[in-house]
Amino acid sequence: MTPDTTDVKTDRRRARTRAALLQAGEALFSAQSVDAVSIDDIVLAADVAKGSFYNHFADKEALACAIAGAVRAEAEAEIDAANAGVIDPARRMARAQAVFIRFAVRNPERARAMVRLFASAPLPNAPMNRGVRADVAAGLASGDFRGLTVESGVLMAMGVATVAVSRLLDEVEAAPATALCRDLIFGLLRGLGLPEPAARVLGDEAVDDIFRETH
Amino acid sequence: MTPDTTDVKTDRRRARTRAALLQAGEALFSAQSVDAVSIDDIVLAADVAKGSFYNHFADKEALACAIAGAVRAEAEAEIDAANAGVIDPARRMARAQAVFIRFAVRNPERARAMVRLFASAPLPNAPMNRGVRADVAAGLASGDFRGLTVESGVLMAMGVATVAVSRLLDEVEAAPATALCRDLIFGLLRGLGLPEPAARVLGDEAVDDIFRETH
DNA sequence: TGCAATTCTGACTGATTAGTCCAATAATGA
DNA sequence: TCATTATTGGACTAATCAGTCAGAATTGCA
Repeated sequence: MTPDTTDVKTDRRRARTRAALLQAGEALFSAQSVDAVSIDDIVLAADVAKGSFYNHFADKEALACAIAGAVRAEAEAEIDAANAGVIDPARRMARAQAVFIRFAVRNPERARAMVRLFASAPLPNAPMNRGVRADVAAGLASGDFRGLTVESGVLMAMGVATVAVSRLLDEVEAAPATALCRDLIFGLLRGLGLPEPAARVLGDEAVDDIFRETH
Repeated sequence: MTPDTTDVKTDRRRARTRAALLQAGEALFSAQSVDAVSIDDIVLAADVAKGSFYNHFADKEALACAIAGAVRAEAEAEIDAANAGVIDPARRMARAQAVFIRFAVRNPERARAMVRLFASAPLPNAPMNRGVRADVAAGLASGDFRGLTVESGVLMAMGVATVAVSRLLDEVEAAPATALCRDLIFGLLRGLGLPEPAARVLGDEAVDDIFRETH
């Protein structure tokens, strides 16, 4: 009766199955729309029976949400890690952009799935953008950023990040990611009102630092 | 035999059914993904028989492409009309952004469909962005824009436009479109390197002019 | 009015799908 | 070792869907 005895150690079987479903969904959603992927496709790719799918998720949408949440959490964690201890709002902004782009370049499949799954409910004030909003607000308060509302600043940052990722996921990547990244972060910071030399320096610093970090 | 005799005046019946299908598809695609809309849904909404659908389009994708093309052409035409005779690249850019946003605000359904249908094959060098690219290149050549590549400039412009439209289609429109529009165009021009006072003036001018034009 | 050309119609088919259900299975605790 | 429990697997069903086709309807023309 005590569900604890079973729940506590019960199963890593369950966790394994769930992970397989998430991974299969990630791979499939990176290539096709949610509606175009059938649950049969998913369980086939995950090497799991159909009944098991419904044991973990109510339907396809639930799986898609779980995947979107997981990917977003992963990207968010990387950003938070890179910005731990960084106080200057403009520098935080630059680093966040660089990390986000790096994430997409390093995990193109996950990023593709993220883009697709956010196409449904994308921009508003998703938890992921709380950080962006806070940095924009702080930058405006400190005077680093000037001349626009928090709302507009957030939108610009999101627009640049979105467009950068979409561009870098278009395999036609003649341009190296870092060069584009430098330019876009520079342009974003300048657009937010940072003086030009500082915008260039912070953008380059962030790209150099973030893209060289672990490797 | 002479196909002309029939083709020339033959049918506005055909045109009517085609238009009905396009309109129905527009309405449905503005609310649901392409895969989520069935051909039965479309012919029901268009009040047309299923056979007629295949008389005009090979499949659902063909309809979606036709719709995307039509909407894009309409937006493009408005931009071209607003920029006829305007030479200054920065001013052209500002006006194009304002017109694009105005188009989305005035035709939310069409805009929603456009956003959804471009989510598939969005950014690269679609014909629509030729104009943007030309203006960015001209601005860089004239020295109005500074410090970044054409590619980056185009991406920034597209990012701002995309994010603005997405934001304004989120019915939670606490902010009036024009205020957001002013801010975003200002931020974009400043990001592209235009001196700050000019960016502000051009943005405000464009918004005032475009949003008051016909009404 | 009647003929010819073409589009429209909607019932039909074969295939696919989401979701159900219960017997087989594996893990745990005593 | 054995009983208990939850997970798993995959066959099954009912519904939906894309695409077809032969006849009806409409239009242009003589």
